[in-house]
Amino acid sequence: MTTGLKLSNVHKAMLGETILFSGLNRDERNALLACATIVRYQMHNILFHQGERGEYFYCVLTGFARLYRLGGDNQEGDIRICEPGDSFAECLVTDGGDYRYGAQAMEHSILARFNLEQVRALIEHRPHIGIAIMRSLSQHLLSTIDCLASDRMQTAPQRVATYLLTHCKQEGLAAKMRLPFQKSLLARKLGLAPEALSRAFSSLRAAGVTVSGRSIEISNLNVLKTIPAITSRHAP
Amino acid sequence: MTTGLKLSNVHKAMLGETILFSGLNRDERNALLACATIVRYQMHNILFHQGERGEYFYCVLTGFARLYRLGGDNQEGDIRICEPGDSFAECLVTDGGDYRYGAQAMEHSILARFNLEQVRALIEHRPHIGIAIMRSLSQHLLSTIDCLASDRMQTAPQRVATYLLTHCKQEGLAAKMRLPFQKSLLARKLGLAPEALSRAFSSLRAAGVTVSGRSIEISNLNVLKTIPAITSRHAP
DNA sequence: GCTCCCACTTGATGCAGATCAACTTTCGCA
DNA sequence: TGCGAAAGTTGATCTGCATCAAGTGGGAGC
Repeated sequence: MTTGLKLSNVHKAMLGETILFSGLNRDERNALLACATIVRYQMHNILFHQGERGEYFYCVLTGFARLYRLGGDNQEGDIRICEPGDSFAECLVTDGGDYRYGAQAMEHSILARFNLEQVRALIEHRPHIGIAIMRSLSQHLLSTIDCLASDRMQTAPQRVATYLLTHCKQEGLAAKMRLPFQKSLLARKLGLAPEALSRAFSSLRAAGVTVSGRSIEISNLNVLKTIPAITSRHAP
Repeated sequence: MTTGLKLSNVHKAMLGETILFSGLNRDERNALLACATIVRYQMHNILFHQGERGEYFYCVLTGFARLYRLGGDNQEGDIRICEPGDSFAECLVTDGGDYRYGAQAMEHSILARFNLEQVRALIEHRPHIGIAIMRSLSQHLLSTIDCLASDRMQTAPQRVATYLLTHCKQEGLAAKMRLPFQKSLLARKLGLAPEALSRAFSSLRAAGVTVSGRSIEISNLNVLKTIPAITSRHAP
């Protein structure tokens, strides 16, 4: 890990595009940027451990960060895969406390790291910065709810179909996309074993989904939209 | 449903105990209370539907509210069971939009209902009220993460054991508790079918858990704490 | 172009929990 | 107190996914 570098203008520009900085004026942005430094991690480096004292929250600029919970048996359960633009651990801004999950870089990654204490002081008199963080928290809550709901209601092929539908580039009736990361990471994101993801992809072949490495082609989006019905329990 | 009543002093006192109102001074509390009215619902009444335009967020005073997502097949997946003191749908404060889940009263329930627009206007110049909502959002995010992690890592008996350990009243090595609601609602909360909850309870009998209606007795808390290990995949 | 390694795939098996069905208990209410 | 409906339990079966194990393929490096 490379620690505590100053933000370049490129980094500032990248942060400007994130949800966290949306709705802030120039002055507010600068105030929030002043709480941040840049850190870099190699593949598989740990950013922080679950239970550690929380000192920073993070925003991914490049690469990916995996958030995970520890269970008994030394098992780990993935909570979320953070992509460029995503922030995490802002939930500690209000009350501090320990990190409630671990975070690990899943590629060579560059992140902005915000000092919790400083941000906490900032929002005392800067309502818009607080609102920006609320917006970010709200979205994480909603996407975690999405995740929970799909875990509880959808089968593996349904979850994969949903992922494809929400991430592919449409081209008429067809579509294509390139996975931004390894399939094993997608499997973690969807709460599946890698084998289950592989089987889900092969079951989607019948729905016109062609997979080759990270490249995926979908012959007919409408067919893919029916997967939830086809695979569902009470199919005709 | 009974709609739009003024808050009595009792209601105000109850709200004062909630996380939402923690850390607010008298003036801020009154400002937030001014956005609220009291509503009552009968068992099984719908508070709002998923997809409906969001107009209010809620705080449970008495009774229980069930939040759920719609899936294909007319199935519903439970997201969260809200108890007295819990608030929900505050995630719409920042940006508005539609309710992302449905809400239903699971008993005769009394709730405070906050006008989103009014609260949105309030936090523009009242950082502490914004921070109070952030605190509430942070806690919901963390508890939803708990839920997701336990869905992904724990078996039914493990989840029940965890619920008991976090809700019982300790009495030396033993403990007891009374379920605040029907078992079928607990099953929903834990993401289980009612039958699975029933079987989980009977498997916990071996660990000294005695269930009689809503009354539960635990003969030895330390034994219950080992359930996660006993039931785990790689048991000896 | 060849090879090694790692990601991925495929097959076989086992288990947790959903579902369906039948039965028992509890509780609301007259 | 007793009735009826709802809630909960128990058993049998089925399904989806994890796990283990053995292959296959493709990209980085020589």
